[in-house]
Amino acid sequence: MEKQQHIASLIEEKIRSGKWQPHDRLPPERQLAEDFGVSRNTLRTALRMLHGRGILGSRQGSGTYVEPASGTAACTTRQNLFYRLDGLPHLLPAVAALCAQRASPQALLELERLLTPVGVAVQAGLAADFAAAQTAFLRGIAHGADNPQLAAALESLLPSGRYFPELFTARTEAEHESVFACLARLLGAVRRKEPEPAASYAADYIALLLRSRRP
Amino acid sequence: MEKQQHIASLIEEKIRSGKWQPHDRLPPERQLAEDFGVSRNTLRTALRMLHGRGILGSRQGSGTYVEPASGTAACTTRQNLFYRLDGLPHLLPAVAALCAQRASPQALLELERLLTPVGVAVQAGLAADFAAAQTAFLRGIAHGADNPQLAAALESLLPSGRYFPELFTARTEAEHESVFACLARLLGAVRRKEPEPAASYAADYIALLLRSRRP
DNA sequence: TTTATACTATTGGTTCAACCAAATGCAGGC
DNA sequence: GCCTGCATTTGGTTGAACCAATAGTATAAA
Repeated sequence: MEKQQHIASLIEEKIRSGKWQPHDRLPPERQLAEDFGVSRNTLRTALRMLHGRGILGSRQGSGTYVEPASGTAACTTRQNLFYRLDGLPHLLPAVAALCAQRASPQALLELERLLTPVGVAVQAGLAADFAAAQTAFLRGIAHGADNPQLAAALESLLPSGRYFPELFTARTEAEHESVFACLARLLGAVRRKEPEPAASYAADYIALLLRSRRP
Repeated sequence: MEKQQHIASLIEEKIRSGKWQPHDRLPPERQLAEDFGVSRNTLRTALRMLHGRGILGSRQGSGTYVEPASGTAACTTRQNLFYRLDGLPHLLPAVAALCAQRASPQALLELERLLTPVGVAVQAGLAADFAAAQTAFLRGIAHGADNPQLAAALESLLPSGRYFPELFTARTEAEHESVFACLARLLGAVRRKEPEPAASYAADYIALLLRSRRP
């Protein structure tokens, strides 16, 4: 079941697609409930979820409105987003720098643990494992940055599930090696709490991926 | 009335104070409703608001839990403020640089149009307008960068709707002036297609905000 | 005609009582 | 000791009814 979650994403989609725009007033709750074929109570729980995210606002006696700041951009969820090559080069260094500033000791340990499989996959020559290990490591970086908003944004750019693992597989053995080395340097900068080098290594890493990526 | 909002903030406070910690299971809805002296339905709408913000999660038949990633730090408005503050210094310059590279003629015109209200608000001394005009201009920058993911990431760091407009209001008249001047320089760099100066001015701008922000 | 007031319909907010569905825990049987 | 099956717990959903704030309209006064 879980209708409330489903209804919330349906409404979110209407806003993201521009059908309902900022400042627009939504149809009355009673009618929305009927349109979606759900009870008014359930419809309301869905509205409250979007309310909690600042996407919707309500005024008793007036109506429910799309918040001014909550247009297409604000309603992005990871399942709705497509992978974009030019997002990572800017976002990852920012996240890496933040991670270097704020990573907790536990997060650092976790990162150490996550880097190992990358090296193992390089040695074994397993492309799929290599890609999976990299994305896991990047998620660890995001976790270390301890910022839910940035983590969500980065997550939306990473290959999710079966989508685009090939973006993280290089062409040659040597390139695999240098990708691993670059991530290792990144981790070193994070461990030494050096934001700028961390951002720089992150940028190098992305540049490497883009250069060696299969066409 | 508006009980739901009140209950949500009460629960939020319990998490912020550490009474309920990440991975903890909250008391059953029926009992919580009684404790707060409110109907179960209203209690549920409050839970959904926090659910929408990623602070709580529910499993049917099991219970309602404080999300691991959204512990003490993530759930409080004050801490969200910090998240925004330390996310922007990294992200905005990156977006500005991209905007300088890629802004279309139309986007440039739009930016000109968006900068004017900032200056007007400074002259008029209207803090609320000043904050709104700045965030609108920043959204324009994100739009000019022509990258939905980065726009979404930046959007998540901006004051959305009723949240945190005070972030963008400085303390003194002179600071208002210099904030405006900085944005004007940023727009100039964007217009001249100079990514590095644009990033630099963006960084200056954020630094200004952080220095002059009300405590 | 214009303005002010009162009323009514609309719309979100709250409550209640009942039932459904998934997960949990315990008792009994192997 | 382990597994099965049932009863309990707990979140999910429904429908109806009523409260409270707003908005629009009709009416009355200037």
